[in-house]
Amino acid sequence: MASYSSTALKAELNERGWRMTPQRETILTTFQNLSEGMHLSAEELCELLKEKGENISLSTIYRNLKLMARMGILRELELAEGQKRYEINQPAPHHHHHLICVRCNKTVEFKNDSVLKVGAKMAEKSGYHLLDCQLLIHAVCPTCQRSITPV
Amino acid sequence: MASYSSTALKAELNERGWRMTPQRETILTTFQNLSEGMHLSAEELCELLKEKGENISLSTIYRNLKLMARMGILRELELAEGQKRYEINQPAPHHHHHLICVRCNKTVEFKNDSVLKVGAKMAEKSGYHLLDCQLLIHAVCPTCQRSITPV
DNA sequence: TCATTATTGCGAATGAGTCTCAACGTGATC
DNA sequence: GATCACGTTGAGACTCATTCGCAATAATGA
Repeated sequence: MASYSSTALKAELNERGWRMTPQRETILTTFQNLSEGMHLSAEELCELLKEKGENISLSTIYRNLKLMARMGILRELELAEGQKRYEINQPAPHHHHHLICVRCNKTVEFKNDSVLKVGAKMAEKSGYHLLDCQLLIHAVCPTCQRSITPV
Repeated sequence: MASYSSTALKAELNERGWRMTPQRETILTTFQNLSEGMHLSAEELCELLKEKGENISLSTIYRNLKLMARMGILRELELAEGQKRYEINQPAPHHHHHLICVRCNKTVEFKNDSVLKVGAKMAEKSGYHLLDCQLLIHAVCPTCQRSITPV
């Protein structure tokens, strides 16, 4: 857990002329304490925090999810149509990919270091600074293959 | 080109109780005639067809892009924030992945068969019917790394 | 402690994508 | 090849995730 401390976040923010805020710390630690493979949409995060008595406005949540994804702290996932979900971006042993049923959105997570290596090599080769690398597999799950309901 | 004929599309549609329409044929052949690595959003496709004198309503375009993606004929890509783009889904020698700058959206395409194999194997192992397999790399391009503009 | 200015929260605005429904056209049947 | 059932289209209204604008607030560096 906690592969990225709030102290490190503060340092990185300040380095770029930005500021650490209680809201940012709350968001970071919330994602760090999520169980592995768990991800949240902006709305869900807002609800979760409300339940814990820590209200953060939806605008602020949207702004910071985007910011932290662009810093490489969070991964932005599109597992279901119509809304983005976020999870903490973890290094090699915990890093994983997603296999998604396009009909029912059932998702299987899997790990594969060779894919991660391909991604890292490709980014380096092109002079890009790597933030996230995800193999996204769209498919039809066994249940949906059997169902009559088409597409 | 034309890895998927409109006759084959008609057959597959009819098999499921659906119908071939001139609009569907137009959309399919438009994507087939696009140069490699070119992709279109719904709006762009609508404009392109309008220029060619073939008007298809935006609703119909949205409906069919989604349908054809779920049939595995098109790939759905999210290369820039806020809108989906589509390209023809081609097999092994033409199949490719994307490296994207999260700041300026500059995109590099690359091929890697081993990644495709990992995807196919994972889908099979879980009993899923594979539709598309894309390695999505989010990164910061050399130009944006140098620019002052943050995140 | 103070000044600067990034950040927050609220509500309004945006816009990609979906829905509704009447008119139309495809494909199966005879 | 005429008919019928029903899937599809087009137009516009609508949805809702996300962004924007702005005044109030609060981190940071001096």
